[in-house]
Amino acid sequence: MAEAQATRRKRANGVESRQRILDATVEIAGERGYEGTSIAAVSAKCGLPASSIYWHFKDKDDLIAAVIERSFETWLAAVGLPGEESGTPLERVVTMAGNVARSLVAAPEFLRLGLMLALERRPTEPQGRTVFLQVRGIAVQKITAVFGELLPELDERVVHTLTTYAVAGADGLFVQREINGDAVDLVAMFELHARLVYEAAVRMAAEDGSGRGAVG
Amino acid sequence: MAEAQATRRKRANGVESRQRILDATVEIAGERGYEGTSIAAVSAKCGLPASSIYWHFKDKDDLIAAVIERSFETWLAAVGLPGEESGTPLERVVTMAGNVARSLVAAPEFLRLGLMLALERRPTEPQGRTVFLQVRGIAVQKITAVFGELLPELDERVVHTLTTYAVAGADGLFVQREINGDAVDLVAMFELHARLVYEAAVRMAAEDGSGRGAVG
DNA sequence: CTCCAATTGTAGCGGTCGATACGACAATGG
DNA sequence: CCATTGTCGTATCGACCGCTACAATTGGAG
Repeated sequence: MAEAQATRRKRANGVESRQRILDATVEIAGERGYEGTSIAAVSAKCGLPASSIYWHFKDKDDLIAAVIERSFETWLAAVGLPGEESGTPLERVVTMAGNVARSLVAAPEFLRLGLMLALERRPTEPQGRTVFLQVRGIAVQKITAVFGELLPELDERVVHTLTTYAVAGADGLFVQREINGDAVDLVAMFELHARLVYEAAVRMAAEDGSGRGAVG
Repeated sequence: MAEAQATRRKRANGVESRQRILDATVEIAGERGYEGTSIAAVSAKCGLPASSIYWHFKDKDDLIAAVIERSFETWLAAVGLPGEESGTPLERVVTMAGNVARSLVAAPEFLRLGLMLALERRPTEPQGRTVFLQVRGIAVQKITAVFGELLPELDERVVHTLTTYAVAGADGLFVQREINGDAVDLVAMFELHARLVYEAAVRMAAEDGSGRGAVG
């Protein structure tokens, strides 16, 4: 067991090849989008022939979907476990937002490629788009859970609105950074966003039951 | 003037053909992105041969750029002139946000295609991406001007932060609607966004000079 | 009617696309 | 040592890509 994996040196090391292919694909797909990702370009970048790519993946669609899946896991690892943040609820929310921002700076491929796929509207939807929307849905549910936990008196509909707004802010700020580069301090903007959303949620919770759900 | 335009009935009406080509292109490009927009597909959709497309436009890049430009003008027309909204500054800001939201629902092609191009990072940047970022810069400057006009005591750096945040919210909410469809009430979300940003701006203006720029 | 310019139609160029067939070869189990 | 299995290299396939050449057709100007 000590040398079970090390014996495969030169060839037939499919695991590493699979990673090399995914590495090359995530780079090219993040640059050029779905259609712009050609098998030949991936092959040139990872140094493996096209036949190897088609041995590891069923077709191009499957390759892109696998890229989305792996980049999501990479991003999840970068976010880290929520941990037991200390302090006031506001401080904890701000800390969580900062962590998400840092993870998006460290591993932006997932959201960049995912948003590119999400904005497309093909007649036959690529599998990668479906995968992205699924894992994105998981993240949305987690945010919803945070709202329900921190402010249990909030109406379900209000929680949905707040979640939509929180996710939209994250997406939009990420896009801003992709466009303007390092000029955008993503961590600071995420923390600001968290503060504004949290304060709005607190006000909505206080107003709840008085007949109106609007803020202001 | 009764038959000035009607004389050109069957052929050689290049103006309408150009519009037909642009109509077909904006539809396909909004579905499939830059690389996915093939001349053959545009030709099939608009009913004109490829040679006509290349008579009206230099190449594919020029065609996409022209689409961006025209869809921007269409969107600007949908937004309408700012007009002299009445009421409090908050009410005016909320009204403006609602108008922008309605225009994005009526003419989403501009922002959808623009964001798709903006997220791409090709070695050689498409002309359409440059055009989008330019006209987007115009819109950003207008928002900056609104902040400076409504709250002149705000620091320039704070205005920049608020503008970034406001635009990010708009982008993100638009993306949410593109993903979730009519389940997202874009007008309501934009109005909520406007309220939160405006209130944050007012608080920042009040805190300005007291040493800290943070909110909360 | 003749001529010109604008526009469309037909045909095809070289190149790249996604995908496959098939053999070479390394490692493993027997 | 041999057969099997997993993986890579070579060589292609037909389809489609962006793009162009060039003739045909049209409407308007003279």
